Amino acid sequence: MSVDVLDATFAALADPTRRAILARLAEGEATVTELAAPFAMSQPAVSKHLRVLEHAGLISRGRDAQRRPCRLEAARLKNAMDWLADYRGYWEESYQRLDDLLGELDAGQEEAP
Amino acid sequence: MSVDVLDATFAALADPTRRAILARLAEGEATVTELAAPFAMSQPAVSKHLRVLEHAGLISRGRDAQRRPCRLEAARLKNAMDWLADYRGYWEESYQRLDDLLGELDAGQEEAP
DNA sequence: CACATATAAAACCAACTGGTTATAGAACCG
DNA sequence: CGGTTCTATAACCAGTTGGTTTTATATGTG
Repeated sequence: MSVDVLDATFAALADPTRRAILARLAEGEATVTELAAPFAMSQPAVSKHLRVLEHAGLISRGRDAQRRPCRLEAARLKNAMDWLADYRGYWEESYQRLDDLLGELDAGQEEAP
Repeated sequence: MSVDVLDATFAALADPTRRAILARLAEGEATVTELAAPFAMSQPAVSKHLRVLEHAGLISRGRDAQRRPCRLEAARLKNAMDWLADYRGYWEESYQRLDDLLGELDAGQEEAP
């Protein structure tokens, strides 16, 4: 996986407005005005966010008269997830260490009551 | 999960230097100079990256004389992964559509050879 | 104590980000 | 055609980012 793709993906996900847009698009296609409605910001601001998402390959856009319907493109999310999955062992290990500690405390109580 | 935590996590992951630092720390604790060695940048630059990672809760730092050993803190990576996992269905759906298509082609061959 | 090593902090800079307002372009409606 | 709707572009601004060099701080060593 190209470094720049992950860069763009994670950078795009680092903004709550953009994550909210993706969440909305998970429910189906939406136009720019539909996407902009929930936010207390101007339409051009939302268009900029959409451009970031499109550049990151997280959305694609069609054409329906004046409207440019956006749709979620989830493949890049999988790339990000795959990167994170390499670290799964490290947070599971934390639980394991906690388990071990609790196990030791338990054993201690049995041995020296 | 607080919005700002995900913001900081994804923003921290959006830089290749920082992802490389995390990858190095996955192999065990390391000092600042050890972490800085592979990179063609100054020590203060690496210290800044470490500050970003620490602020995002992705690393923690101990004290060993003049050294400040860094260790991976993977819990926040799990948070990011959990967010992404909500979209798993959307990229699997793409495979599903491909499967369906291949299935139809197959069925077509059987019905009309 | 003087010096070396490890790290952080400060000051600076260019580039980028996330927002704004105003304007332009494209497609429909009457 | 003229007006309305939807979206994009441009110009601007303040704040952040990622890097630099220089300097300071903290700790171990001879």
